[in-house]
Amino acid sequence: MPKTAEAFIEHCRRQHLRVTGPRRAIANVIAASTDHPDAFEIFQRVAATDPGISLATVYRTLKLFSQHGLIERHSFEGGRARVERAAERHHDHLIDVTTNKIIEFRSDEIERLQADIAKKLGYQLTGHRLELYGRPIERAKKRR
Amino acid sequence: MPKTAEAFIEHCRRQHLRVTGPRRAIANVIAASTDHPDAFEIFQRVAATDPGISLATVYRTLKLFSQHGLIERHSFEGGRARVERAAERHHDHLIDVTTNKIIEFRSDEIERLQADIAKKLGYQLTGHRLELYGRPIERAKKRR
DNA sequence: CCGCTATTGCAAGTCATTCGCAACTGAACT
DNA sequence: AGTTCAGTTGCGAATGACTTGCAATAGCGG
Repeated sequence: MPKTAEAFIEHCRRQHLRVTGPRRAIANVIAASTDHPDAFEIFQRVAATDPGISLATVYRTLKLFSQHGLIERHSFEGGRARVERAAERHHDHLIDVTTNKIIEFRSDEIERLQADIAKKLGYQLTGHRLELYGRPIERAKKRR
Repeated sequence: MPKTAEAFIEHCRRQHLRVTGPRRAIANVIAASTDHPDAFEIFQRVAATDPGISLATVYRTLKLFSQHGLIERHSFEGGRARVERAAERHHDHLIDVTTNKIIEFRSDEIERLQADIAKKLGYQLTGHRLELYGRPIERAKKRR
């Protein structure tokens, strides 16, 4: 279902952006990742195959991909910005505060409420940010 | 309705925190502000009266007040963290993207939905962040 | 295969925020 | 009022995430 590395380079070609080694490598890493890596993690994963890569290029390429709508950047609390392939369907995130794992979810009802609230205040929504932070409900409680 | 500067220094006294000039000054500025200033703005406002203040002290004091629940820090998109007196009632923010003005709002329905979603995913909410970004709906449209 | 410009790597630069440290000062105790 | 001393402050340096200047390199259209 998600964007493949080919989709990334295809897009570059169509937009007269050069298809370079670093861009291929970064596209591959992003396409292959199922998590939400940050720039440094992407840098490391790329470096495993292509040791010549520089972190600056990763940042530049992420910005490029992001500007072209190929990926999304999220700045969660305290830390570096994380990245994910552009979503087919919009969703928000729940962050497990115990593990930092990110769970995606969506709620049409919340989306609708947000637009309603904005309109009621005299605004047209141009974007929003919704993050939930929580800890797993432990069914079998450990002794403390 | 909101916290007065006295409330800040009262709290310090009760917690065996020294009531110093800078703390008084910063408390005054925060208590007097109706907007959501960032550390540098607070620094400037304090400096108007107390030119000896240092930005580092503003940061340290804001962190202190925040840890003691006297103020809240919000990191909106792109820029410095902004601060407001601790709210009697929780609320979220809508940012006017044309002016950067911040409008507060609250929606019990959204709050409830957030908790529901978290629970459904097996999580207990510990916090959340909801920001709406929008532009004013122009009733009388200007020519373009 | 050429040439031109986009792209890269490296190092240096930003920007918000934090820290080390010596000087200072509230607040408790004579 | 004076002494004490740990909590505080100011200053400049450090940090961390990202960005940028610049010279070298390399896609890609011809």
